[in-house]
Amino acid sequence: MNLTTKGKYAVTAVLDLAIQEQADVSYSKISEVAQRQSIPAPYLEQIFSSLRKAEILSATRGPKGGFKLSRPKDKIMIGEIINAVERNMDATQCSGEGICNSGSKCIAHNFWMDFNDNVNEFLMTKSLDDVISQRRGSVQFKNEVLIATG
Amino acid sequence: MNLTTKGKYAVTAVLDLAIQEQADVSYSKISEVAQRQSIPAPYLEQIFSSLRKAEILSATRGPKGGFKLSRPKDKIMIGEIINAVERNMDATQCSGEGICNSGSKCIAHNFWMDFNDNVNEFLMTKSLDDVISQRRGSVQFKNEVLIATG
DNA sequence: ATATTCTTGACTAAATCTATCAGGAATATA
DNA sequence: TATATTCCTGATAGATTTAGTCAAGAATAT
Repeated sequence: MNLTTKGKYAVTAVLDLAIQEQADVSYSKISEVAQRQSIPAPYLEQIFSSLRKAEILSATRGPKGGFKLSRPKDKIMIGEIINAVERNMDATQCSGEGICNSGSKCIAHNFWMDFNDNVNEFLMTKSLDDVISQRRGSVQFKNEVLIATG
Repeated sequence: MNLTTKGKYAVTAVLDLAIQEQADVSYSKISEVAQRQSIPAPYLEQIFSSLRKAEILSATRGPKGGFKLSRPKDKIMIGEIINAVERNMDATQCSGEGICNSGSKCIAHNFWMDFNDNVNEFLMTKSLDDVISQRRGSVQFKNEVLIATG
């Protein structure tokens, strides 16, 4: 599993756009977002390019141009953002193919599948809106944990 | 966050030892485990060395020597194994220090802390015994998914 | 003694990450 | 139309990390 600077920058930058939207700013320039969030601008260019292709952001060129969210902020999930820019969020050795030990499933295969489910569940149920409104998953998930282990 | 081949090999190899223990084999040689689980033996040497230092495994040298679990298999958690061999399982950019944007918390900081909590909770509540007995998190977590998305 | 097995540390090739850079295309405005 | 602005694309490159090898040594059973 991979969660690198690229994916983290992506989440931060899209959250920035969501906050701008809340303040009635429609388009933000790469350079502005980069400066506000301490992200190298040319790197953010690459990242926004992927996010636009994934239809998470939309862009217009020229003066007054820039990027904005392509959907309402409660309809964009953190997991989508990460999937758009990260290479591999799968925890199995075999990319889920079940060939991790001489063509068959290794003894940890099902465990990693469960782990994948857990991570994806977490990331795919947290919207931009949830994160910036502090209505995060923590409470909900901590209760679940208590029930499961207690 | 980092979850590499090394950590996955570690989990697989320790599960192998747990299964051997169930079959009343006390010590297993590195070469045996390596062959059964398709892990490069010299690499596994490194990995077992870390696991012994973390007091997850114990070892004896010489003929009939090898490695075994240092505790009952329901007292060894998958998360311990991973922490013993992986460099960094923290998802924040700042290793939790809260200095991810010009010395302060970035807007995604708390989210990544929640993510850490979720992952650690998952990994620290699954024992070797849970995994090999198929009493895994799957059912529990898959139900949660249905409720959350359905 | 001897064979066996772990122990330690150094080393390396390949892959990946983290950017940078340059030139081009589209757009707003005067 | 001219110009400045901003995104768009692809190439490139240094640093870091990963994944794995290797060799020499120490402990132990027989």
